[in-house]
Amino acid sequence: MASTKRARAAGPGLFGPLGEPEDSAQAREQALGPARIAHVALPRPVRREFSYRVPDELADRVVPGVRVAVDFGNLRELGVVVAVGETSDVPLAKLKPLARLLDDEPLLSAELIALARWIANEYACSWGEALAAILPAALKSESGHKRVTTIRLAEGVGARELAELETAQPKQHRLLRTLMELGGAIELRDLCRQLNLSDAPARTLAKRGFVILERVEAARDPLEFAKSARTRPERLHPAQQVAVDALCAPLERGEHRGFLLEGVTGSGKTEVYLAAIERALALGKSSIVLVPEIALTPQTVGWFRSRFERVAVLHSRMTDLQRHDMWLEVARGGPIVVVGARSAIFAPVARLGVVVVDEEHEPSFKQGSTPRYHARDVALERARLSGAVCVLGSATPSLETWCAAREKRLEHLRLPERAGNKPLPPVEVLDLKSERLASTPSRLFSVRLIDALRGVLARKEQAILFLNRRGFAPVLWCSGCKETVRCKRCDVTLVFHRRIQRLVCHMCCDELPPVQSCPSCTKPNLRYLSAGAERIEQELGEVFQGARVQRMDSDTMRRREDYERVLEAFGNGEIDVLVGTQMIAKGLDFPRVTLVGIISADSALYLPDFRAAERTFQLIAQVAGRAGRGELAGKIVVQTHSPEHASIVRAARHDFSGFAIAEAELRAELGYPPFGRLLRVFFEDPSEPKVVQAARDFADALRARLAVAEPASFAASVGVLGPAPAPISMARGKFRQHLLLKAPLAGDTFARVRELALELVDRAAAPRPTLDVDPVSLL
DNA sequence: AGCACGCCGACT
DNA sequence: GTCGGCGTGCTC
Repeated sequence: MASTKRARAAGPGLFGPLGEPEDSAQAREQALGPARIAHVALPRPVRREFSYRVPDELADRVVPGVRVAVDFGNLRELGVVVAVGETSDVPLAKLKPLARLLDDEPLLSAELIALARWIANEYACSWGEALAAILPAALKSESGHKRVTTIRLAEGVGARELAELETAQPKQHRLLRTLMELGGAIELRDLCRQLNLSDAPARTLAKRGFVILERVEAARDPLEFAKSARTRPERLHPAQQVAVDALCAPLERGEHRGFLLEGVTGSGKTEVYLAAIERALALGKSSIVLVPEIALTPQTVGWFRSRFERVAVLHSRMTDLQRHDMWLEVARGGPIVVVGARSAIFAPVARLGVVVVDEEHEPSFKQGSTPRYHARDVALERARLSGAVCVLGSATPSLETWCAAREKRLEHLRLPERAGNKPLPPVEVLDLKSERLASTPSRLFSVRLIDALRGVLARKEQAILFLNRRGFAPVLWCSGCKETVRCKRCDVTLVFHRRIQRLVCHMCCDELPPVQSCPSCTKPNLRYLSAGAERIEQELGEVFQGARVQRMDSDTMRRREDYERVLEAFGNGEIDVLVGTQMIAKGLDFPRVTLVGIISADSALYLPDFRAAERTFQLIAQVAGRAGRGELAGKIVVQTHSPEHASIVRAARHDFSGFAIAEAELRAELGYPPFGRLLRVFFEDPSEPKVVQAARDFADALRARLAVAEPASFAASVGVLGPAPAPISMARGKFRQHLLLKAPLAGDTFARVRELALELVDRAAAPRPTLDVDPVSLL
């Protein structure tokens, strides 16, 4: 130590105060042996690591996986040490020392670091961005625990104040209204994110004295490992037992294996997961269960909580501090079962036994912002890295997973029957073009659907009606000039929401007071066309006077308690008809539901997306699964304008394999996934000419590079589609262009294309594109 | 991503 | 003459 200090002190003394001279490193090396250099990943979109000198006093504690604070440019950054060595590409003299070590023990295991590296490489992002997705927010700042600002309504503020803001201050008005609906205090950051606002309107409201902002120490609720009564495992039926045995064999040998567990709703997939997880726990191993965020209900969680002692639930409503505590608890503790959405795949469990991805076909497993990872694919990779078993479960597997099973890259397990041998409910497809329609203003109810509902009500049973659209009327149309009322900043129509009397842009969340006359021709000829869940609810109430109708969508279910309350009421028979969006498509299990109506099965069918048919099939199958779950026979009614469409015909017959085989053929022909991989190059900018130029330049450069690439067969196998305006050509005031690259699965073609694209992105001038590997949404 | 640096328009 | 717009390039 003493000699070190001398060597250090000598530098500045001899060569002046401006940083360490070049040969002090040499002097040091003579005294101490080679310098230790930490390679640090920083949470920035620069796809390389930065090297820092390790101060001698930290030498033995700086190991991969510890967090460090460093001086970067002229600011302080928190990074993760990903490697320690003796060399760097950068001249030693340029290296700054690590500023501070934050962890005594590595916070990230070698396994999670390896996973971050895989994500960075696979999804074309920086190592630091991948690590940032893995770490909970509270572990990403140097100080850790921070204070948060909460907002609540001031005493005595009510309708009068709200009315005051009505016209002149739309943003403040919306904020205040939401706050009044919510009651109580909420974290300002959360509220602003929800409403897509900056905090400026809130601050103005505070100045006016309408709301109160308060800096508080973020509440640290104790983690509850809810003690609920343990339920005993059900007796497994033979197909379940076969599946469980197949999962447990590699599990016991500590071998990685991937499985597809295919089984319709109610076939008992959950029991299979539970049995495998139980076996893992008996072996001292932990498990991770991923479910779509929307399916992360008390009911789902209950299955795991009632079966296992230590269940950690990671949900989106947790505070940063709760996540932080949970993360450390999971990292330190013994075997545990982690249940959560997408990001739960990063739970720092030590010995991983089983990873379950339930409803693996759900698009929500793909993250929409950097790092744009697909949790299903990350799950497979994580399981591979830790020698764990990975089960992908679905009634309607994604074509990717289904093909992987067909090609034996995954083992295909099937649960053919519904538990208790109940037949799947019959599906009646009604053609909206030829059916007699009830005379409701929306023209979205066929007489036959109304009759079926009447029967349900008469028999005191229950019904679920599904429509994948929020609001009252999705289109406001001028019969004079045939124009629709659109958002000024986005390429979408404004949706009328009746209860709040606002036209809402579902893209940017902007709201306007309803207009009386057409904005483009100024004539008062506007008509509300079609319907969303709000209008369906209202029309049902009018057709069936006295029926108890409840709507369930993200407008009415702002808080978790609302959701639980409505489900409870529905379970108790206090509601006759539940009308809703996505929110009711999954997981609900109510025995008295004998009718499920899909108001329009076409909503996903005509999207400009090669997965439109797949999505439609999945949607119908999923919603249909809500009927006939008890003793009573159920029935499904699907209304559509395309009764001949393959996805609807097959879904009506509950014929997934038939659909998958036909769809696979179409995809193979076009080279679309899963027979090829896509890379989307996405550009956006407030200036249309600029964004068009940027996309064109990129495409030209790419084509030029492909033209000279060796071998010629490589370039020939790559498809370059575009550039073209994205289907939503403008959002939030930015014009959007994209380019779609298509490469065959075989060999390293895709990797080469990705590499080439990455290189061109680095060299591109603004606006620079973002890359989306294996995109799920092409809008 | 930040942030600094540098080069062209409208102001004291 | 300068303040300041944002286009370009770098960060160990």
